[in-house]
Amino acid sequence: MKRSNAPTLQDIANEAGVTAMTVSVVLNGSRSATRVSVATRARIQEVADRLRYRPNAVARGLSRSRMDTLGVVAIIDIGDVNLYFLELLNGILEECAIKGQNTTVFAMKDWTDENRVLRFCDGRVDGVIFISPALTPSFGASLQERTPFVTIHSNSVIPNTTNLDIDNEAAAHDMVQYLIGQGHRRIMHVSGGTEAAGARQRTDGYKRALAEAGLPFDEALLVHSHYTQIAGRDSFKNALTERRFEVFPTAIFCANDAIALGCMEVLAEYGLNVPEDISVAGFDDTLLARMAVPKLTTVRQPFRKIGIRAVDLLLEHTSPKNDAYTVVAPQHSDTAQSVYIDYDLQIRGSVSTPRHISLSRFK
Amino acid sequence: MKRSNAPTLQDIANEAGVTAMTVSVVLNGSRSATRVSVATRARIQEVADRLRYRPNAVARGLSRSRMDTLGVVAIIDIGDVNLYFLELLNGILEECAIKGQNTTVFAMKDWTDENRVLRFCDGRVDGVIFISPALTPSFGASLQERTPFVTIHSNSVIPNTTNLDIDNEAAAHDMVQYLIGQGHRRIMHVSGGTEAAGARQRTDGYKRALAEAGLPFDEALLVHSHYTQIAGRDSFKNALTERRFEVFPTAIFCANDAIALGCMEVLAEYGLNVPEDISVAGFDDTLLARMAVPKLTTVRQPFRKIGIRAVDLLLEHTSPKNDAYTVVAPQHSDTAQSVYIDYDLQIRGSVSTPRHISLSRFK
DNA sequence: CTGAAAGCGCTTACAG
DNA sequence: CTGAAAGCGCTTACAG
Repeated sequence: MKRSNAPTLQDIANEAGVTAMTVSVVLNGSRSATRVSVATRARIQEVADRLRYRPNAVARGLSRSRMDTLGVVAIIDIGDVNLYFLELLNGILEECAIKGQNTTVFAMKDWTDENRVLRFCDGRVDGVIFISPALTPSFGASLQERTPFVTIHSNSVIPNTTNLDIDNEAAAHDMVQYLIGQGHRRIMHVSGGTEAAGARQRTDGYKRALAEAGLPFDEALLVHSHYTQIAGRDSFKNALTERRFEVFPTAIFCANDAIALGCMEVLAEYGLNVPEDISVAGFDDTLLARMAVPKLTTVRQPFRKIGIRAVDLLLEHTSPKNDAYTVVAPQHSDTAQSVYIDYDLQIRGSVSTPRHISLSRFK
Repeated sequence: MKRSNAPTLQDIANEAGVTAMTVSVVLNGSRSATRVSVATRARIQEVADRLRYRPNAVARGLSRSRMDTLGVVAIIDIGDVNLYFLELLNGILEECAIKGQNTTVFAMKDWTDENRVLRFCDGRVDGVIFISPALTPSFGASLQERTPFVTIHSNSVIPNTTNLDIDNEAAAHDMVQYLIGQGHRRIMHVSGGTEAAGARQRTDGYKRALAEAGLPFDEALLVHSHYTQIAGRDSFKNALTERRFEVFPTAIFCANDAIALGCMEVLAEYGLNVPEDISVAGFDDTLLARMAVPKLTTVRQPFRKIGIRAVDLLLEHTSPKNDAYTVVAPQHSDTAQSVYIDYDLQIRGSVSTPRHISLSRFK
């Protein structure tokens, strides 16, 4: 059943008095069309232009088993503006466009719905980029039989898989070291929780920096939260009211910018000024950090660059020779291969040297 | 050439000792599979599970000429965080997921590359949503022969096409009326330029509100800019330095939130406080408005809802009966049909009653 | 209840 | 230089 008024190869072929194959070679052929005479080529081209022929990507995809499209799978928080996702997506879209790839986005509610994930890997994408996934290693393994993929900020180690990240431990360490260098001795850490791998690593970096400086790790200064402004605000507030500090921290190292903003809300409530009364450092350098008042000292993750690299790496794994399902295992090892992207510290107004704070208002 | 290790209908059929058609009916059939005996069905299901069969979406798409995916085409400003796009996309992704559709995003640099637009409409998407497009009517018409589409915030009128928007003129009018109600008489308008249709409509609304209140329209109080923070900042600053105001405005109505933030930067430079010295109102209610200090009084556009509605409307135009290319013309008229989504004013801290400002610092 | 056949619109060996 | 044929993995009438 011909179901569309869109002209097909066959239509062109009929008009031009050649075979569909010849038209295919001339119009869409990867191999040069030199095998076809100039005259025939011109005639075919003329007909194609007149009929406004456009190859059908689906038919082409079926026969080449390659759709020239990459999938992006991420948790999209309904009701939350996910700047992290947006900035990553920008990089991905940009690079996909350059590489002639389309980009299909799949929104998940959470990572437990493995069937939903599998449904994406149904031939319509040549590979997929998972953003902050929490995939079980066994599921990851079975996924590999279906489609090549790379992960960004993965929360689990999946053998034979490439993960893109920054060195969270080192970055957190550097930031805390910087705070110590500014004279801070009591540094609170509001973490991103104990689930997310990156959050744990940031906490590790915090601890290492303290240890290296000979500062004791004080359990009371570690607050576990989640990567959102609301969670940061609430966790921090609870900590302040429940842990009746003898000596108040002079700085807070937050596991991301959103948490930092949440803490700043609470500090404002208490009438504490940043950074005069207390310093605050974030992590990520999203738009939030630049919008904050004062601007946030933070660890910059180059999201756009990470997105670009993810596309490039995935494209390497995506076989050029018609086999969308064969995973090209990274040469390096038989375990997860983490590719570290460079990060740097953005020193801005939210951190200064410490000063003593009266604790009376918390008693 | 069988190019993949992924099992096909044929593989299942062989193992189960039936025909591929039967498997198709049982596993993927739209018509109920009651035509197949319970025993056969069970056997097929068992084999499919064991082999982890997943239908190939591309093959299915080719034969049904429907990919169950919608395209989103937008300008993605490299280097700019486009909150407007993100919030719209969130709504689109959400609704697509609910309706069982995939979402493919196409990033454009600008709207002049019509060929690039056409390349998206190559059968891989069943319809497309254009975000803030500037398409010529003639191109729009030829596009309709290829694929159903709807537009959001379109900058041109394309016959027989559905456009989603808020009533920009009315919304701007309402906001300016509110400012007047607060006692403002000299209200500056920093517009989004004269190109974008929405920006022109907002300017119209501004003028109407003035006229209705019997206030003169003062050319010196109209500043044309663009929809970005930087443009807003620069345009406003130039206006201040070049137009040596006799009487300074007491309020600024900005064509969007980003412009408002730009203006607030300049005001801060001059040491003017918002809203004590001068009131500022925005438009859109993106994250920017809520992050601003003070929080921005603005017109709220329900972006998520607009995205959802766009998907629903497009799906109506996307024929259920296998004809992805036939455009179902809206019944209503032979011209563009604008669907207006409700808006409302968000009254926050950036607007108060006016007070006299000393102009000495600008002389 | 189940099957044989044609078709979706392309591409890719294989011939000549 | 050009063509006839088979195939990609599904679905959809049409039969029986």
